[in-house]
Amino acid sequence: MLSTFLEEKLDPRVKRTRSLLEQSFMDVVAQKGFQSVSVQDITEKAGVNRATFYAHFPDKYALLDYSVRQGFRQELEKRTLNVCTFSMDNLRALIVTVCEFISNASSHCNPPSPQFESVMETQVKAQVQELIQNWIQKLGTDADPKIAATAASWAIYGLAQQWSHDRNRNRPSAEKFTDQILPLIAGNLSLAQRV
Amino acid sequence: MLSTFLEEKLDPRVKRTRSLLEQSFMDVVAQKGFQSVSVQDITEKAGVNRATFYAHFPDKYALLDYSVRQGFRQELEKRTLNVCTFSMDNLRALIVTVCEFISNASSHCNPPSPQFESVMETQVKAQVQELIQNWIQKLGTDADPKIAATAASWAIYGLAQQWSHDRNRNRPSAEKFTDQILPLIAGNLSLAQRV
DNA sequence: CCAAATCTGTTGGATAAGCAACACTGGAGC
DNA sequence: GCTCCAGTGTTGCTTATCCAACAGATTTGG
Repeated sequence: MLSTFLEEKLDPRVKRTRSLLEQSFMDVVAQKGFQSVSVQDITEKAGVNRATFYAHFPDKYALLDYSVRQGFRQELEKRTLNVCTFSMDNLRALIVTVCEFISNASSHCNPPSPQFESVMETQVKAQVQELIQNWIQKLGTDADPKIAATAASWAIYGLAQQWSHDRNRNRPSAEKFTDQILPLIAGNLSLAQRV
Repeated sequence: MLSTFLEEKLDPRVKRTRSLLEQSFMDVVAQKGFQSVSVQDITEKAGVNRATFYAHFPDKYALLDYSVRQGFRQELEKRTLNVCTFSMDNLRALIVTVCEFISNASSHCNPPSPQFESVMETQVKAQVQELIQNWIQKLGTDADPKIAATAASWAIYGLAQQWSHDRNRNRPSAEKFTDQILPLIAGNLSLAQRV
């Protein structure tokens, strides 16, 4: 369940403040790009005191981390991928989710920033890996969960990124692309032998 | 300017809480109607503590008052009617605003409640009267501002309410109706002699 | 280059919001 | 009638947020 339960029983004020900061952050990054955004911009738009910002995040990079992590987690929860077992359909849904998330996010930050992309990659890969590792462990096959999950998460992210960067006018849809690479990824899951 | 400046320099937390309660109130009233809505319903949906509710409003009737007052005030501000002088166009805009506000609001509360309608009438009439009185005073004519404003505000509200209750399939639009009654109301403003 | 302006983190004290508990009321169902 | 339950206001105490002020870093532009 991807440790979602950690932030369930939180003070309503805390939830509210973080949510306000996150939303404001998204908006203002979409306007000015990540680099040129200041903490003041964020807090001002959010209607939150600047001191309060620092009570939650050390700096804007930490908020970027948090926002990306939350954003992707919510996408997983929307499709209930955080509470399910392995199946081809779920794997397909996961890959499509990654494709669309990358595609939306990178078009959302103007100008695009290496910081932004790096955090995206780290956070998304980590969650995909955790999820897949969970799937494999519950299957109880003889595949090594850690190795298989690592390989799969890297492959998925790499392919999804390449797809999202593809500016070709007849780039396939996320679904079509996913169907194309699905066997390859599925192979990663079953072929990793325990050492 | 209709004493809008009173709530400009307010603690952000207060603004936030009231806004959350107001929004939640609107939503939940639209679902269940005013009578059957409880304070708990409102605070729960708003994510605000019940004790906090009572720190702002004595009961749900006070919140109804506040919401209607704020709602209508915002409509006036949208059209900058709160910071303008008298003109036929502004008077027309004011009447249209009242018509549309009543029409939207009453369709918004299911089932319709006499409490609701009564508060609507009180709050809207009071603000319309204040605004018109202000217009007349700045004109410096020999009309008695208080008398003229009272007559006009009552007439406007009464006509607007009648119009909004009209279920006839060829009921005129708010604009057409306003043009129809505009001379009558304008007469109220100039014909009230000072005693 | 320097100066002015802007942004960053951080602090102490004030204040709003949260929480759990309480006694009370009014209605629903037995 | 009665109990039971759900909602109402209220309270004392805890915690999060606000605010103004600060020194230092970074940027702007003359």
